[in-house]
Amino acid sequence: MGRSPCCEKNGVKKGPWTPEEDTKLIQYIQVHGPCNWRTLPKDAGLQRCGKSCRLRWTNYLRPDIKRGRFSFEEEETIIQLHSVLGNKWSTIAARLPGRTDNEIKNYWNTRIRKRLLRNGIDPVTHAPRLDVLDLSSLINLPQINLSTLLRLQTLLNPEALRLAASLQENPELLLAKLEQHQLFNAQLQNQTPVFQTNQFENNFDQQIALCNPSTALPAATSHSNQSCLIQENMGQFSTNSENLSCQTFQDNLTTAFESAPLMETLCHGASDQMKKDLSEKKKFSVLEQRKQQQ
DNA sequence: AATTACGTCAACCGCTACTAT
DNA sequence: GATAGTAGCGGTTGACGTAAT
Repeated sequence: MGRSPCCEKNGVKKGPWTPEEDTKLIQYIQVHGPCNWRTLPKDAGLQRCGKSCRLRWTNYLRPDIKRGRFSFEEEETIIQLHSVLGNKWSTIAARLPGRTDNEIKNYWNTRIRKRLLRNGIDPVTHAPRLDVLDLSSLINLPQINLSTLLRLQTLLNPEALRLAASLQENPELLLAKLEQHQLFNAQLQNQTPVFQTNQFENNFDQQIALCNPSTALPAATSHSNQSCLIQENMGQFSTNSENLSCQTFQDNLTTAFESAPLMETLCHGASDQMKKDLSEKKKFSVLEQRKQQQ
């Protein structure tokens, strides 16, 4: 059934809105409220169709619209809700005060979706994309045995990969954490901290155990809401958790960081850029340290 | 400086769901 | 129940700005 579009009439303007048109629409709605979009354009003196007016109001002119970049928490909420609701943008928008469905949809399509794809995560199912996993290279590794392979099932956890993705998104944080870890170990052993590129690539089986999401990662991801604080404070963890001490959380997150090379192996799409970033950062860091020592 | 490629986002289009008659 | 009108949703487009070459 349906009916012909309301914009077929001649004389109806399309395209970007002018400030004058915005003013007319705002003034009309302030007096009469956003009702009867069909008659509104005529009553407000606008050469637009009602649909266009409604869209302009709901997506741009509404006074309660929040402008500017999406916060880390908002992004987390969008990803979580999308994993449950799919492309129900209006439902997702209802959970994010001040954000419109159009804005969230655009943000998803231009940023989040691409990032997930880049990190080997299917943006529809939120699961790892098997087509980008180079499983044959894993099977050929001498360190892989049956028990290791069985444990991969739990390793290929969307949450774990999502955490890896978010870590990759912030290489500065990753580097800072690695440096902190190095420094701490060096202080303990009273030796100069120097990065060893393959430090974390040894003892593969042990890393698998460390990386098991049923142990370390849930603890780390359960603190995802605090990640913005982590970003801001570079390792200064804020915690009011009743279950985990600050130190435990740091340990868990360190585990997650140290597991990154393993994630690299598993997330084919993510690995190259991550390796490059880390390699550059490490080189820079070592040079800086040497400068300071001199 | 000019051109091309890419990213962003406001706005449009087509469709469906809901409501009134 | 059938039909028509309306609001709203999600996919897509195209203009614009910026970065890369």
